[in-house]
Amino acid sequence: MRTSELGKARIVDDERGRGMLRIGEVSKRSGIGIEALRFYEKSGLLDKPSRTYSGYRVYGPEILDRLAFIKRAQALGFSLDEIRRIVDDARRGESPCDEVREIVSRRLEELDERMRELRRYRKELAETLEEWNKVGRAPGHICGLIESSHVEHGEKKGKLGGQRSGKKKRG
Amino acid sequence: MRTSELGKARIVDDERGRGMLRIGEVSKRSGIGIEALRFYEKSGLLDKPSRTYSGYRVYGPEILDRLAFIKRAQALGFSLDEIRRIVDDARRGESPCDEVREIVSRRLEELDERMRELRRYRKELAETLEEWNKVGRAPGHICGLIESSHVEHGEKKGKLGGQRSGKKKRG
DNA sequence: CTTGACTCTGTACTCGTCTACAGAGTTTAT
DNA sequence: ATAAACTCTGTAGACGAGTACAGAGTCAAG
Repeated sequence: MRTSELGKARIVDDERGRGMLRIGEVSKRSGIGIEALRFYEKSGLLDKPSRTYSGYRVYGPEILDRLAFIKRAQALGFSLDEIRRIVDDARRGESPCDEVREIVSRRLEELDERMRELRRYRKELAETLEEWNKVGRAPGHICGLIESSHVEHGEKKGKLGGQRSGKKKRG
Repeated sequence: MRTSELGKARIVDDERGRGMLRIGEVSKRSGIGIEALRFYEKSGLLDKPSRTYSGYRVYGPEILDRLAFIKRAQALGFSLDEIRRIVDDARRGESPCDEVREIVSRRLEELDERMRELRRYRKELAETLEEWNKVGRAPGHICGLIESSHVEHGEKKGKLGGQRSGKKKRG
């Protein structure tokens, strides 16, 4: 694999060296769309990859681990922003683990709080539904089902019903 | 309260009749921002209110119930779109309760699924954290904490960590 | 009559995570 | 040599639930 350093971007002559991949292949193997890969790069989640002379991105096989890392972290509830901070630390040679640990701890607390809310919320819903089955509809209202519920509705800081925004992954 | 019908919008001369409110007052009492009120109106959640001769919106006191209804429904996890459908039904004289009941049932199922996911997720996080405390960091990786976790990360259809997008309510 | 608070419309922007497209250049297979 | 498939950059759009602002008009108090 002959390479030549040129300022910042490594330019790779032979991309069939050892498992070198172009973006489409990376996309197929990782299950992450090409556009998303470029988006990750732009937002600093991925290092700028080497390029062929003609400008094509060329990735080493380790990109797949990195992407798996990202997906895993996402699945664990990290935002891309948090993941970026972690990756930045790693790039600077600092162990990001302290930061990760902090984030995870915070996430755990949030999670517990969220689950408490969800449980309350579920109880409300179920009770309301049941109650409605007994009572029937109250006239003069939009719907007794909702009006008769006793859910707290002043704060809304936790917004329970979110993320139903219907975003299907490709595939 | 003298009113005169003029096409569609009722024009109200005397807005100090019985508890008639202008938008700022409604905003203050309901805790919903003025812009949001206009946004609700535009999206069909609120009836077009009467206007003064000079074009100011004038609401009767029942608006507060309607807004409480909306907030309650939101707190129950209904999207504005769903709420609009419900309110539409009510406006057409149909009982929206069947629809509401359907939505609530569906929401309950989703909720159970989500809570299952959250529980799995919490378990992962907690175990991972603990494991990391024992093991220390693995060299050559970004962070063993995440890399050693076994969370499913192929599907992502449920996206567990969502809605932390930091949108504080005014107040 | 002026000042300040309120309201109007309409448009643009926010947040996060992408997706889609246009128009051009490159590589690969036939 | 040519066509298909791939890649590039850059910009725009999607989603949900609003917020922010500009520029104009209106209302109440001093």
